[in-house]
Amino acid sequence: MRHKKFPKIPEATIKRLSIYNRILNELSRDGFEVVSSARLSEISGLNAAQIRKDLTYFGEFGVRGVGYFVNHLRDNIKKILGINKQWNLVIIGVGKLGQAILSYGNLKSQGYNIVAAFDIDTAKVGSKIGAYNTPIYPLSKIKEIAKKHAVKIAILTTPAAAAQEVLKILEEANIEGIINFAPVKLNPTKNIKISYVDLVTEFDKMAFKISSE
Amino acid sequence: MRHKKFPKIPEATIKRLSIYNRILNELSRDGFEVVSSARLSEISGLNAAQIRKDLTYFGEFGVRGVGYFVNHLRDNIKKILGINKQWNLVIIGVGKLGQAILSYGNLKSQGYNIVAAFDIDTAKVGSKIGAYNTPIYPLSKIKEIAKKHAVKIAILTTPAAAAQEVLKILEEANIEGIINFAPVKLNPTKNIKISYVDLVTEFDKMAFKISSE
DNA sequence: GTGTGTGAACCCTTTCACAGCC
DNA sequence: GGCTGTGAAAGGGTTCACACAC
Repeated sequence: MRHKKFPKIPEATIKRLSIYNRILNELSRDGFEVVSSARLSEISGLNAAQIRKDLTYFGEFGVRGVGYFVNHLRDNIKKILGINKQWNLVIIGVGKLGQAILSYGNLKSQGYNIVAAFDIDTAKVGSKIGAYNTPIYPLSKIKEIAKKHAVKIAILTTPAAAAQEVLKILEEANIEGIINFAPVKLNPTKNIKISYVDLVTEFDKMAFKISSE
Repeated sequence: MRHKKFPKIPEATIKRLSIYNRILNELSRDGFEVVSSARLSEISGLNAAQIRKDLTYFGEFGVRGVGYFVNHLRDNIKKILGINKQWNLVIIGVGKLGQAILSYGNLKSQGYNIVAAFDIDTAKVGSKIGAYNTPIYPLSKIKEIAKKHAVKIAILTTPAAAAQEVLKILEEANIEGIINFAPVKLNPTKNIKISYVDLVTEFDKMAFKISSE
């Protein structure tokens, strides 16, 4: 494994960088050239000191007494996150959730291109789907297509029961990261990064908050 | 505001309770009657001491030398989370993401019923949509329908630009919690709970992890 | 004066290690 | 003997408060 570029950055800081990027895009679009951490705090609801600390993990992007130059900061954050370029992705599982993600404009506009979808349903294979006419292939084609498009990230939207098996196939295709929407813990054998998105969990948290007050 | 039932429980603990509930459902389905924190740790990937500590925030559910009775623990967790009953929800915004959520079986099976959908698109209003034939109404009907079905939680899947305005309507309809999929900070005027689900953020985090190693 | 950068303090969460109970 | 329950320790993340630069 190669050496990490940034040692000991809180996970939460990365999530916030993504939020700063979105806000800076909006500020840039609206013609603002400079922004202070206090203003970013108002917009994001985050603590101003935290914003400054987050940014200084990666360098000194601000000017004392002035603030941050919107485009300059935005460009730097994109570089830090690694989103100053296009990413090619694949998605496994073309159920309702998969279809929604395939048509989700916010991903496309942020440079995430889903170049291929995969499903075991032979009725779906061969057709194109979603707002961007993504072709659907059988699972057996993953390795070939991932290689062809230099795909590093896969989106997993199969039923839970199928997820662990798909993981094996993704490992064979040398995928480096998985965004897993299936509600199961995946047990990788290789060094593959897995992030979990569990919608039911969000609803349960809300149910608790409302019930417990 | 009423007094909180459980003081000072970490957010993360609630999220894990939701995960324990899912795992216990599976164990129960598979015929297991007893489970240890060590076994739960294997299944979930979480630390066994943490599991035990999470549970003891709410009582003593285990038996020393034995473990936890699966059904008993599951039933208690459901009560704690407030999911030992059905929840009626509404969804605002019937785009692709809204449609995916409307057809998402895992919500239904966990007791979350989306009783009505709302959209400004007059072409959609009046029809039924998704795997459970949910009726679509105009936004003006929210207050009436929320009251009729005792709806406390709303799912927000409008474009970002519309979200803040919809918030006002939801506050007027006395909604208590919002699961917000729109990538904007909402500024409530009432005491309403808002949870944010931002998909792009998940992808950015993955891009960072892969880029930075 | 204004707003960033940052060590130190604070706070919260996780993990350890073992006493206590079946 | 085995596994839970839990105080104590460790670890991380957030916030404070102010020195510093424009």
